[in-house]
Amino acid sequence: MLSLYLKSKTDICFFSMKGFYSIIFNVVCMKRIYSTDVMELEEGEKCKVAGWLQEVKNLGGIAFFKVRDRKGVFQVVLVKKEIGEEFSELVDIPRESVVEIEGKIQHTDQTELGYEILPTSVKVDSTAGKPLPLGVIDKVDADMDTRFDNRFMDLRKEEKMAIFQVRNLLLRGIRDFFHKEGFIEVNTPKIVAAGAEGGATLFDVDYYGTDAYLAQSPQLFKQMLMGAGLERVYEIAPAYRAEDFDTVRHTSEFISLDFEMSFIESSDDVMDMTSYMIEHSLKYLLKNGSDLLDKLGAEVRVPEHPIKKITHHECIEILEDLGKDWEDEKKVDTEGEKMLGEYVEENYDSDFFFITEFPTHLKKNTFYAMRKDYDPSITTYFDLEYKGQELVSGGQREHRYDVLIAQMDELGLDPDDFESYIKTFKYGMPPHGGIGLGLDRFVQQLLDLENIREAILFPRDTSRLSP
RNA sequence: GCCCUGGUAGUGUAGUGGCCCAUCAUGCGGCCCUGUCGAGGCCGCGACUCGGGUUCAAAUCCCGGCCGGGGCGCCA
Repeated sequence: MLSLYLKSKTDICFFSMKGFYSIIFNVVCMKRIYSTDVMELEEGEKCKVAGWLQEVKNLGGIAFFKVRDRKGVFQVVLVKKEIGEEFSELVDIPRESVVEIEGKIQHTDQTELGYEILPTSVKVDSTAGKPLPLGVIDKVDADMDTRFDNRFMDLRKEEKMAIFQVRNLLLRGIRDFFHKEGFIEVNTPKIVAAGAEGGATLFDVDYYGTDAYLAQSPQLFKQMLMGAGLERVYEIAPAYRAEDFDTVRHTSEFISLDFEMSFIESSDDVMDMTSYMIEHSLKYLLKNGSDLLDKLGAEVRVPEHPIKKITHHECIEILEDLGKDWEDEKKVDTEGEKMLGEYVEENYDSDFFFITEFPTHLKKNTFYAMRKDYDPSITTYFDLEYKGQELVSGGQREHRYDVLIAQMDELGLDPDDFESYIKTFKYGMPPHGGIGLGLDRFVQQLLDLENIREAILFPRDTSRLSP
């Protein structure tokens, strides 16, 4: 009753119900659907699905394919006495090969999904080699290094792919927020002549024979756009830091989410905007990605507005009360951040808090930071902490030309090296401020990932340049 | 940059001087099995990061290289 055909030379297996299919012309008469849509079909309905052959379970007279596409896994049933001699060839297809399968839907309580596909044709698009460099569903773990050496294979795992689906939704929520708030998305150069901060963390670039660098931050460009009158801008783009860090929260290339806004009254306006942005993007994620968050076992808590603000000075006092010792200067260090994160969680039931009024000497490289008029030893700068880790830095910028030049002098910076930037401040600059947020860190903390590299498709660090 | 720590089959591991031509799992190969869901049964395959040293004897101890993991400073 079944007639079977095989084009073995072209690596294509093809068999069909008599009269149903044209082998000679290889007619494809059905549109592919996703695994998750198959269950909507009627008993006996024809469908075409495609994906990676995750697993072959051969029981002798009957075999099962587990085929994965980007939405899930479906099962294909192969009955030997119906398929005939091609059976042995089909069950021999290496796992992780890409296959296209046409067949009929069959509802059954004999499988967990409640439905399966009886194939009328199986086509192998691409045969996977053996052994796999990394198992997709193997019952053994793999080291991070092995996984990132084979990232394409690693990302086939449902729980790894889900991280980037969450990241996508988070980004959409962020863009949705900025759109509603009247910000425009901009792009600034990543090859630059000077850095916004110290020179030690700059990557060198040979720019047609001239020394250039990869941008550490879009900071100076954002400010120039304030001078241009765009008033509200944001950018989501890579930033580069050539620091010799080897931690779970640093990479050499990261995605920086920056916004800048004009006509603010104080840094409180910037903190409010940051706070609303976090709130909106997390709500957007919860609304559209709850299934993904469940899959990842992540519980997302949206902060109540306004997010708690604690001055740097108060942080020191709290840490002293908690019994912290400092060897040198009293400031919020990595240990202090973690302690404060727990303190805020316990006392204010929040994952987020601002550290405000950073002392000027702790922001010494930040020549563009505005200081408090009543006490120049304190800046308007703040950090936003998320689960005990720094996520955001920002504040009000110094928009007064004379003051800005004086602050550059203090640091020994030559304004002539920043000519095109400085010029902006001479011809009408509104009061303004903004932030930089580490997007990869946001995803890391959101999903409680142990290492920031998990939140990046192809991470760059001190030792990894490939893939 | 400083400190700690690791490198054993394709993958993940056990093994602190002789009991190791190296354990277990997974994978791969072969055979059996018509309802698997981490299928099961039987058989097989496959590894000590590199170089030097100590020792009668080194996966194991020492030195160096290469490659990882973590912490700190710093930072997003």
